[in-house]
Amino acid sequence: MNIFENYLSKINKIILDNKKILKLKILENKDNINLEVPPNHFNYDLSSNASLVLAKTNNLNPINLAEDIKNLLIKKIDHFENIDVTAPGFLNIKLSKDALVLNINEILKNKISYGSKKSKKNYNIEFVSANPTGPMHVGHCRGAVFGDVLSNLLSFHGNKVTKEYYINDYGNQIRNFVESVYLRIREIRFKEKFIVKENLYPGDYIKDIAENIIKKNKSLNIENFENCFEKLKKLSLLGSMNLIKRDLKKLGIEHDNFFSETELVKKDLVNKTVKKLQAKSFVEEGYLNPPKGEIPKNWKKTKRLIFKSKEFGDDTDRALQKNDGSWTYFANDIAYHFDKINRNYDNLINILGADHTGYIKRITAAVSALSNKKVNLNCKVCQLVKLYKHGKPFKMSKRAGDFISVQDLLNEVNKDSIRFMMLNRSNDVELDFDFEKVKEKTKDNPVFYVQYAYARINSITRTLKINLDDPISINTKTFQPNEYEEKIIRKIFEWPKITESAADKLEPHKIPYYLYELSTLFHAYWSKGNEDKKFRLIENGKSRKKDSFALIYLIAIVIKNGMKILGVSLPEKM
RNA sequence: GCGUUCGUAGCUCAACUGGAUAGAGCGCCUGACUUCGGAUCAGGAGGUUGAGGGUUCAAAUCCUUCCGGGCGCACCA
Repeated sequence: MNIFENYLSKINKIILDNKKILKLKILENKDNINLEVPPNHFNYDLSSNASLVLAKTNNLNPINLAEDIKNLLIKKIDHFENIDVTAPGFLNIKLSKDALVLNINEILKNKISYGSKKSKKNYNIEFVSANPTGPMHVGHCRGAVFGDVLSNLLSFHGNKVTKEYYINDYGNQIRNFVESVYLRIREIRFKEKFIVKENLYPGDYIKDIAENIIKKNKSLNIENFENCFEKLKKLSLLGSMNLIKRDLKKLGIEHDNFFSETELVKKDLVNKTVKKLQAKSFVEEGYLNPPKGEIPKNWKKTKRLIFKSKEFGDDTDRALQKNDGSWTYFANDIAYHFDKINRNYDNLINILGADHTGYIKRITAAVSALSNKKVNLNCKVCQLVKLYKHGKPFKMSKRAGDFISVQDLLNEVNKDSIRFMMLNRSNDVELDFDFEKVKEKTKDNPVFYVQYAYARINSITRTLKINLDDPISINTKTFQPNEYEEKIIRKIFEWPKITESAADKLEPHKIPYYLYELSTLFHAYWSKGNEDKKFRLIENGKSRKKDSFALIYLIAIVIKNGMKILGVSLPEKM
């Protein structure tokens, strides 16, 4: 249930049914009519731009038209107690007490499903997909949380969501990784010195993986790298994926499906996919021009298969084959996405790091080509996370081996804070993450602030010896909200709008923002009680006003729903 | 050079994707509470939304030209 949608459809119908009376001829742009939350300083529940949208195209005065619409609405919708027309032609609506009570009781009944809509789409969301050459670092963390919460959000609305991880366990960098493990094993077994070369991974975790392999595979023959490569690759990847899965688990993230690039190659999916593209003549044999600007060192102009991604909005066509005729990373990735398409998802979502921005056009082009533009691939980019501690920035660099890992982070900060803070910014903006701030138990720390609101509510229920699961409702006869409660009610009504737009626009950051604002209203109300007994919720160990308690109950419901989507815990006592 | 993204209060960011007087937090100033209804609350100062031009009843938001920052620009992954 969304009261805005609810009443908007009623308003629309009334306007349509009475277009002659309203002297409306042109209604083409009526979809632009909306029903919104009025700005704070207006004391109304709903606000509509209906007159502004229709006046211009019908050559009418917006104020007069608004007055006409107002009269109709007042007559036809008994939930509207009062409507005022405000310049330049907004309709500001106040709901009747009956309407408030009805809507509130509906929420009290729905509880955990409040804010969700019945959507039935099938989503695949690929996220993290960190290279399996080592543990996760902080940079991965943001995309990981983002993807996970987005999944929660889409599931909350009733969609089916597959959380997927693409393992890039193929190609040169894996070779380098395996070689690094190999050399570490030799170091341990034969006391050979590990010499850091350009492409090798120097990190200590490689030693751990090596040691683990030795422990569990005593008979492994490591005389010759090429001979034991396949076996060692398998073992090394197991080691690094375990590290990654361990980190993910600690962050509260679990994927439904891990898709291996090596498997994809083994199953010959790339050939099949390229053939499919060839059949549609989106592939040609030819030469590519060197990129403009700086020309890469090893540039060679040779004949190869090329995907005509330009036809789908990319800046240039893209190579499917390398110099030696083997497939490029891109070719494999196309095959992977073709596999996703064949698994019949309505929507594909990829969560990428900022360094992959340039990749978006070509992969969406490929998905369009392979699905006849039927399947929509939506790529969301998470910008960098900048770590701070006492105002001093941390450097991260995976190659140097001195990166800040998720594990390091988790040693200092709990999962709840990480999850909340990673989303407390829009994804396309850089994020400053201050180690110290998120540990504070003050208003500076939004995680704490929201949790604390919930804990306070629970201190009431403890005193009253009631349970937040108990059924509760309010009554028109007694219901008399004070100014604080009015604000709270309006905020609560906004919740479905937030979850809906967060899901539609794939912007989960709206949720922490909203929860913070809701908590602010609660804390203000609570503090008023300290100042003025009239505003206290409890008197002599009993509920002072049942209806007031019901409103606090509403806050608990919404905070609970929101934090569940965020995957952040809610202690009842702090 | 090309692509992409961002530019909003001293700082970090929101703004229901075109709505009304652009909102929060931090910091600053003033006040309340004086400890489990605790870790807060109330108020104040602070803005030509990077600059110019355009579209619109209405622009931070759309178009355009600049300026500035990030990321990317392979046959790597």
